[in-house]
Amino acid sequence: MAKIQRVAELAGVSTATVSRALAGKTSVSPATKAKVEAAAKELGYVVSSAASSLASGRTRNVGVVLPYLDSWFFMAVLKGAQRLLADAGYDVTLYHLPPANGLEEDIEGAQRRARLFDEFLRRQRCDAILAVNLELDDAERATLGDLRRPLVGLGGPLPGLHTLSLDDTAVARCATQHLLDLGHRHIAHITGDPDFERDFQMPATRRAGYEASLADAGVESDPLLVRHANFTIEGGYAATKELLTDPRIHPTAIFAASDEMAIGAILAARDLGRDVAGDVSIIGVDGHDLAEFFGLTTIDQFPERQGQQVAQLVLDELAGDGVEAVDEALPYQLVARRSTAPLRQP
Amino acid sequence: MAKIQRVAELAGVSTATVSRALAGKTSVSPATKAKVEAAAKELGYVVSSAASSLASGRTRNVGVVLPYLDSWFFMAVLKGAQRLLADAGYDVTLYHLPPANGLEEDIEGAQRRARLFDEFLRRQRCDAILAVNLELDDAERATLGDLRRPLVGLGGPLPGLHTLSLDDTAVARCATQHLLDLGHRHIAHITGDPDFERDFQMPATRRAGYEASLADAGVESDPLLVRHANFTIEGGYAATKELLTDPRIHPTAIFAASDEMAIGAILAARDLGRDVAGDVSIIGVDGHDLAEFFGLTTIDQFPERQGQQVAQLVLDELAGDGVEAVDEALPYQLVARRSTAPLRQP
DNA sequence: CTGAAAGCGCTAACAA
DNA sequence: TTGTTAGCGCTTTCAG
Repeated sequence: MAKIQRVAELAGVSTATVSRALAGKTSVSPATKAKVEAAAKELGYVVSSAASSLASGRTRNVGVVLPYLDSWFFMAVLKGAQRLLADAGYDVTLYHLPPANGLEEDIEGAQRRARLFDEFLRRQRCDAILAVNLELDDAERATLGDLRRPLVGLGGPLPGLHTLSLDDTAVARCATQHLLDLGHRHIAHITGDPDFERDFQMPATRRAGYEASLADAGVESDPLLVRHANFTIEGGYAATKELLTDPRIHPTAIFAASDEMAIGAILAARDLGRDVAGDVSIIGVDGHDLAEFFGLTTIDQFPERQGQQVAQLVLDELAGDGVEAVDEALPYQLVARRSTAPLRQP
Repeated sequence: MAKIQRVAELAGVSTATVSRALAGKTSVSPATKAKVEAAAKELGYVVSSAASSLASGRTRNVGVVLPYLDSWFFMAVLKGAQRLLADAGYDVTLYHLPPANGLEEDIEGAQRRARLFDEFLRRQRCDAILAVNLELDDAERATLGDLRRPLVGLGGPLPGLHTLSLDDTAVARCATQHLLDLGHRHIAHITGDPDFERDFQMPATRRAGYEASLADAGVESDPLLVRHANFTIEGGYAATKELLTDPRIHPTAIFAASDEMAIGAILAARDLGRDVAGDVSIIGVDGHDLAEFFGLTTIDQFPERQGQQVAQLVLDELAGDGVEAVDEALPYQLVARRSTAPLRQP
């Protein structure tokens, strides 16, 4: 662990010059810069992050806050973000913040959450925070504001921070319209679990888009066609079994609010002996790795690219291109595969 | 961002005492400690990680190096490790190190890898490194040694570091024996892709366990019964379609080296109209979240618990319980479900 | 048990 | 363009 002093001696310059040369500052002559770089390389010198941070106030580290570490979607986002940040020389420190479930019993979860805001995020280890699908209460919002660091969000809008988000209403409309265009009128919807996502807007927004789209098409909506699941394959499977066996309803198409639930729906339909697409069309949202494998029609939201985009936003803000707090819309795209087909005429 | 000086003033003590009190050192009177804590709380004081690190040499941060960010298994490990470390007050900095694929073309990947070892891991941001399924060349090994920090591995053995690993031979024997015990004699195996995992021992080890188990039972092994896939559902699906349609062989059971491949196998068998368990028994390895859903018999290796265990090992080493570099065996357990059954008598 | 003071290794004014 | 110097905020001897 050579220090800057030794590099300076070897290069025959002052430590200040070494610091400047290695930081890529302009005010160093090419010759000096080369000498310094050679010396640093020879000694295997790498700047100490703690010393550099303390002196400069910059850490070269970005905190990424995620609600789930075991979900395909968030890992895709993380992968995209981490790669872009690493290429820019930033480390990524990972914080796991499960959504507050509001249960009295979950004191451990509440303590972890409080500690994240009171301690971990406040010890100035990060130059910026990248928060994915964060839901904040007022105190938490205040804490983050006190940090006086760039805060960027994916999946917002979050008041006061610059966010990138998907227009969930439009996405749901797009999915529903695809089914309507195929002639379906009895369209079911699998959404989130209201008990588990009290402050999480996305499921409700997608459901609203679904209902608005039906209304626009003059199709009456039926509460029996809407089922709740928990964004997992198992959840989608169970909900679909209910939908397809309830004698009161006869859905010919299902719009699931996520690809994992849609995959569960495909498996349930198969298990019931229904022909996917032939008997029941199924569409999801996300652009899951397995969508192609299951022939699943989906609204792709390019999660890994979202991670890259939001990481780029972080870098922009750190570079001082201080954009004001706005909410930008992310792209999405219908990808039609084998799980949806025109309504079979009776 | 109050500093220690203000806390000292408010508490009426010196900064040294504040530091000691907040670090939980013994040599502080209870009364003083209470005063300091009250002052810190009132001011919302949190120690600056950079200043503390520089002065003490400890960062309260652990680096976790993972080969894949989009695989269920590694995320389960990460989740377990991150939770334990966070509860101990440590931040987790995430490094993504895809396995070296040895392709000449992949210069970007090689550069990222080199930069991780030459720059990211050397700037002293971490008190310890936790490496999962790492394969190192000699230079990389030397770099890590130079760090003079605890290095702990999951999935080894890695020469020179303390590792926790699964006995892959025993696991494969256990899976194969389960099928043998059920009366199966034509047992196929789905393993990794040799081109893609040149230095990755696990698939070959599991295959060796499979073959040893067959040999012990006096069952002749047939190269046609071994297929290569890439540890994904799609890969397991394709391999199984081959296995079940090749007229030269008639497997009645399949041992897949991972649950994801085993799930692909189940789906392939279904698509071919075969009855899982009835016509073909299928067993995997991992203990995947979805194993229960698919009724998959598996050798559970408790990945999330592995993450916790290896994190605990890191904490032990940081606490100075410097165990020497050894390789400890991790527990595993056969979980029998609906995907395996006794051989149907012809 | 507590305080004074000397750094930890680097960066950023300010001078030259 | 380069060197000098004064910190960055904290921890840790060493005294007391």
